[in-house]
Amino acid sequence: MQSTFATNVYHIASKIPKGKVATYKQLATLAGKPKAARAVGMLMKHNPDKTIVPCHRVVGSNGKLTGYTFGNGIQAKKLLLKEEGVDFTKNNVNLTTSLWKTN
DNA sequence: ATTATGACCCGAT
DNA sequence: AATCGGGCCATAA
Repeated sequence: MQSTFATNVYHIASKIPKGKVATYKQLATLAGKPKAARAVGMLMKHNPDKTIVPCHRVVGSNGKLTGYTFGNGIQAKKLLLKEEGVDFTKNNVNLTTSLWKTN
């Protein structure tokens, strides 16, 4: 069992729809800690299960791909998102069109 | 229990 | 536009 924050973050991350991406800042904010973007990234790295936590759908607030410890790292992440229909701009995600909007 | 680190973000230069 | 530094959080060792 994990802390409430971690549980919240994982739960939220698991809700990210296919073809969309969320920023660490966004997850942190939704989890209740707008300043914990960093911690969110760490949680993603130590994510309990990739099947329920699509950490590849989480990018930097500027749409920049960061981290990813599986496969070829950033490369694999980029390809995955692209396959899911996320609009890409070079090595960055087009947040204007593919940012996950909660509501 | 304490220290150090990291898949971050923002403002300033 | 690019680079530098500082700040905040939770987790791992």
